[in-house]
Amino acid sequence: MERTVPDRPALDGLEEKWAARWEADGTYRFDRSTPRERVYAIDTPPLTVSGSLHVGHAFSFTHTDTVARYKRMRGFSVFYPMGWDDNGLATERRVQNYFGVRCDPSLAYDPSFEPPGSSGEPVAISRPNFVELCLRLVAEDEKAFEAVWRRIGLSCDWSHFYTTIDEASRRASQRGFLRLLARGEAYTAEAPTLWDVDFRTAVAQAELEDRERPGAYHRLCFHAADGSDLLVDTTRPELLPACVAVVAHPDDDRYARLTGSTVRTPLFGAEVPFVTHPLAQPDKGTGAAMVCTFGDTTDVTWWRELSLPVRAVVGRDGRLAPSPPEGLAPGGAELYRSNLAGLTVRQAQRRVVELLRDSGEMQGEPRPITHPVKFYEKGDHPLEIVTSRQWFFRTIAHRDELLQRGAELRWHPAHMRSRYEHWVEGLTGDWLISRQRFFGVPFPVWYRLDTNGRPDYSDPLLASEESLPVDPSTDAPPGFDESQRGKPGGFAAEPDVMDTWATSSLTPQIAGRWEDDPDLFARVFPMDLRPQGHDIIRTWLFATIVRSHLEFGCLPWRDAAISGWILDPDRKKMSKSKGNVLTPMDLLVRYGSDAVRYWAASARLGTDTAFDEGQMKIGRRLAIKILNVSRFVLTLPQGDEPPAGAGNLEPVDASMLASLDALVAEATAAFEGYDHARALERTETFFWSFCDDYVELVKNRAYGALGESRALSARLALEEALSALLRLFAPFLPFVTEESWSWWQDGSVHRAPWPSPGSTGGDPSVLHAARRVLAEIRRAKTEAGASLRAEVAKTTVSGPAALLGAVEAADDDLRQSGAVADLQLVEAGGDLAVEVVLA
RNA sequence: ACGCCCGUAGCUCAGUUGGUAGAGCAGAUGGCUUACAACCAUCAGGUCGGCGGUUCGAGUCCGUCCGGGCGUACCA
Repeated sequence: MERTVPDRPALDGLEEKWAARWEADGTYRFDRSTPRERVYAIDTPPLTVSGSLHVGHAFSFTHTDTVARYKRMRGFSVFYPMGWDDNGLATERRVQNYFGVRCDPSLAYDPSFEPPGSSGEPVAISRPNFVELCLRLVAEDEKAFEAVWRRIGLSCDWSHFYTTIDEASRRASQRGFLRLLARGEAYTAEAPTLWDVDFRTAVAQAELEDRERPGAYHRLCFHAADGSDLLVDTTRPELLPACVAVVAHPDDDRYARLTGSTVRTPLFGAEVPFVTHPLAQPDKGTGAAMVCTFGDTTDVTWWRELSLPVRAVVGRDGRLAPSPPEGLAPGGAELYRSNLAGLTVRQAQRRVVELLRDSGEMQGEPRPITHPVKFYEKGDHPLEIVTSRQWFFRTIAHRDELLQRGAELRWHPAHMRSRYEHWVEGLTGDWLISRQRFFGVPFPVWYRLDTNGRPDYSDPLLASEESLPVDPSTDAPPGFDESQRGKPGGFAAEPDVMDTWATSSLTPQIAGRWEDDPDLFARVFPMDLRPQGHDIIRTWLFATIVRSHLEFGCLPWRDAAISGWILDPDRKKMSKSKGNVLTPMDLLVRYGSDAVRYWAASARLGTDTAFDEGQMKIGRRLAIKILNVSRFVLTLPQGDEPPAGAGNLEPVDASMLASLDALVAEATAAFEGYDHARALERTETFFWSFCDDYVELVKNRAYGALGESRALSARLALEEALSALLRLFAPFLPFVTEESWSWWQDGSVHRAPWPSPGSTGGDPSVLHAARRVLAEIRRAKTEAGASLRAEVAKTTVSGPAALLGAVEAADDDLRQSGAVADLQLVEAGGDLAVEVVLA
């Protein structure tokens, strides 16, 4: 092949040039005729399209890309789709702010609606209008994401692109739901549920987070039947009207006399049973606790296990219900109506405290504390517990099987398995999948309405699999027509949508086109790799295992590669207010994509990593060095002789190639163990030594200073090493390696075979010894303040025979590179010693 | 409270079954050397968080404590 090497190679413009070429050539296209055993399938994380990309995204996706590129060079057909997770609350919230709207499902669709913009009071719009806006905004965001992914050189196959709201995803999600429902693994139930009062939706255990909040113990006086006071500490006095019992530990002698009796609540005068339960802790507060429906999850346990009634007071809007619950004394009910109805929880707490002070039923003042409170991770107010009808997937019944799946999975790094195990062991209930929201995959479910127009939830009407995806709010169920919607004897749609995890848990099924394309699915599922961050082990990873286990009885993938987080240089979260946030695109433009990838790939899996522009500068330097050394190797004067066989290589050249073989073996083993950072680090170390020592050593010979035959050996070795190094670097620095490869090779380096160790029979100790001597010569010159080109009158190397033999094998190269007039070898005991006399 | 990870040079980190502490950056000094001044060479930086133990020998293995991060649980 004709060589075309630019005079002044540079990084500028490589990204645009090669991204376009790869797209045009289909370099990364998945070959779906490949048999399963030659396919390597990756279950890509569909990023939440929230409108802003973070460097952390570029970080973890680069890790995955290095593996994809490695496997491709190993001859696998790599199935590397790309997707966006656009459905769900993140998008809804962004749409509300961006367009100045809010969704009101009771409104009718307005085909001519145009959003008002973000200023002013939000405009209420119909659900179909709202979904349209979601899709519009998501499309804009996705364009920006794709531009970054292309710029950073992700080798995904854009023809296998999906979003979690697209038609195929909705079909897969609804199909998966119907299959689990048919098998009894999905069910609907009315139950106390953790509830976000701002978003007005149920939330799942996986979406909780604890936050330390100020609170206060209030010591309340309940009244026992014998006229004595019973003191109870609570942090939530506003729930007093919801009190259904007082509980103490069965072994707590202080309260033994009360067990089985009733006590009367302060202010509201409800008669509630005094009960015992082992969860009550004698050392907390007074040892007696009030049970409310519902103040926390322990209340739910007590309520269920002690068969207590429900006296709900907090509504779905986070305010106290307009009417008092059953069971209050008449005066108490009136007190509730005139003082508490309609108040927020905070307002109600203040009012109840005032009332308690007035009635003398609070002992002392509230004692401030801070305590952990459960929040929805995206929410601003503490979660309440309200009773509502929800949909669930069964997980508790499968806990042991799910633990077993976690044990089968190969985790990288291995210790991430314990996070999964802790999560599964700590599950407290089945997986809650329904959300009272708008932009999500709807349940393919309707309910019959009885003659009074009331829905029958016990026997839902289901869509057929052939009809999927359906929207029950606009499609009629089988056997009905639209005119019967909402009419007695007709039907009503299930109003909820599925949580986004209920769909994204199917990414292997979605990307593999489960049931839509059985041939493809059989070639890619179960997949090989799940790459993701450690923060979503309890959500995405867990959920995907649940779905695969319940549907197929197997793991969805064999390996999980868990990336760490990106930290600010000062170990803190980056913040926009500090003005130090750089978008990935800024960095890609400033340092070049290969440089940013170098920084990302330098970090091992599972390790949180400091954002470090210094590393990007080093990566940029490495990329430039690759261009320059390529230019050197490829523009050496070409002789006339035909290529000699490997047996004719000079010992120094064979020695270098032997070390290269060891490097190839090491880098390969590192990649096989999902340790991309080690593969990069070893390759980089070898590369710099190759440039600084080997190239300097043989440079003059390669130019022909010792004759054409010996020059040829150097050139062959240099080219072989360059070829291997470009391929070893290709997974990390795809642009600069492709550029250099294109100067002298056909096809893409990313389709070239991964290097395999040759059999040059070289002795690594030759180059090793020569480097030591060369270093001593350099030191002597530097210490004399002389140029490295300065002449050396005499160099004497002394040492044991074996080492001297190695030096002798490189003696002409040492004379040339060191400008040494006289090189003497003297056998002696001990280690190698070098004496240098400058001219 | 329990579990997991981390603590090595000023900074970022290597250190694979125990065998004389490594690299890059930053710093100092010198050099325009026909691939590369966006370059090169040389130098100087460390009681490997503390204490104890096993061993001929511990950054590495065991125990314990301290500091940091995360996870799970608890939430009256």
